[in-house]
Amino acid sequence: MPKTGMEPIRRSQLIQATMAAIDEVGLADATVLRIARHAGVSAGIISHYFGGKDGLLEATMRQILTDLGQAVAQRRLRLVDGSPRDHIAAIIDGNFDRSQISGPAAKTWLAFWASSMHRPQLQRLQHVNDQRLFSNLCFQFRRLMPLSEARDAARTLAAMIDGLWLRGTLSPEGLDTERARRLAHACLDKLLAGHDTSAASPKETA
Amino acid sequence: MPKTGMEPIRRSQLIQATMAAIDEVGLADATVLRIARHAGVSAGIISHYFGGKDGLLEATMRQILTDLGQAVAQRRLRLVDGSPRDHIAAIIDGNFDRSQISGPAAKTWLAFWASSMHRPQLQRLQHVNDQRLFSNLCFQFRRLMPLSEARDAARTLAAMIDGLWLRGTLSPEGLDTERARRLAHACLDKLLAGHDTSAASPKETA
DNA sequence: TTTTATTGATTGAACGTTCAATAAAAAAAT
DNA sequence: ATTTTTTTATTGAACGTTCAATCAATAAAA
Repeated sequence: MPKTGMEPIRRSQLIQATMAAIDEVGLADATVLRIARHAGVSAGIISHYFGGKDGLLEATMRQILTDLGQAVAQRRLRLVDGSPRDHIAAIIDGNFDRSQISGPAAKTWLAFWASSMHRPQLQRLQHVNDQRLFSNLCFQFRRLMPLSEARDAARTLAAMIDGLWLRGTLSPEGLDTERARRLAHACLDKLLAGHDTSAASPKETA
Repeated sequence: MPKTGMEPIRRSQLIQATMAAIDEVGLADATVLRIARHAGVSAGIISHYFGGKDGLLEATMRQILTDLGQAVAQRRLRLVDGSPRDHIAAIIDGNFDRSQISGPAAKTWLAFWASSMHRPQLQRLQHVNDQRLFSNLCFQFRRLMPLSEARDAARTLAAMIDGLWLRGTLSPEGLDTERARRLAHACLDKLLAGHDTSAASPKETA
């Protein structure tokens, strides 16, 4: 089988297999053997491409953060000169793309959140990502209100997004993406009330 | 050492030790040996009092849920005939008492959230608790607005509480309880705007 | 023939559980 | 009051299992 240039293929396969295994049995029972079987390869290959299980887990978290970043960036590219409201709306919608990547990604997020409290490497990744969300939100709010108010608005909306996402993920019924987006946008409307030049967005981005 | 009536003492010690161990090294590395050492007893005693490690973990989650329930109930007892706003404010403050129980409890919450996705027993406990928070909020909002609006308001505030709590816990700086409460109360004000009989609460419960 | 890719049996460490042994306290008997 | 017996509480070594990592062997491609 050994063809040249397998590395990027195997890396991608194993990262996907990791999320699938976490989705199935949780991080605690996601053994290298189970992950390898999901990818259709042997267990030893993980150490070969990632240096060990920890390397694979870190790469998986990186992938998830990258996916989220791209989901947001992609929606904001359409808005070359959009209003602050439009940009914030795009950030909201991008964040709920995590549910398209859905089941496996959701449980993997949650598992990494818990792990990051005790693994400095993961904590660093997680914190950089949080800061990026907050900074982006803050920058847009800042165009409409004083800094201290903008910061509180950003903190509020960031908490709203993560909270809706968390509760949806934990719920046995799963995340209702449409409802979550609707509530987040309603929260945004309330935060912008009185600061907005235009009225509430004429048509939802639904 | 064997005095009679050690059972409740040991159970409580071991539950506390479990949270301390999770705080130190995370759920994945919270072995029975480490937990037992924290409590100053031998490892075998865990199986004796809890039937095994799983039993201890379930008892620990039960304890955390009980503590939260009591923190909320305690604050609401003072309000024999309070306004909906007062009751909701008490629910908010009670939820942020989880930070008084502080570091160990915070990391334990997060660990159990992640675990509950794959352990039916924990998921059941977690879901009952979520439903209780939602129902309590919904009931109070219902006194001021139509049911469908009340439901959305409850969902919004519940997400806000959990989101603030989650982001605070994950943050390297830790949860800023005062700020979290302030933002949650501000969110409540916005949700009640137009539905409230009285104006925003005259003095903060700070 | 050399390089690249992969396997899977092996190894050593770590884990949760068990259980015979132990010892202190309580109860009973003297 | 003292001794003996029973009960309750606890220990820690031993056991079987499971895991991640290693590496010599292998086989396809270059």
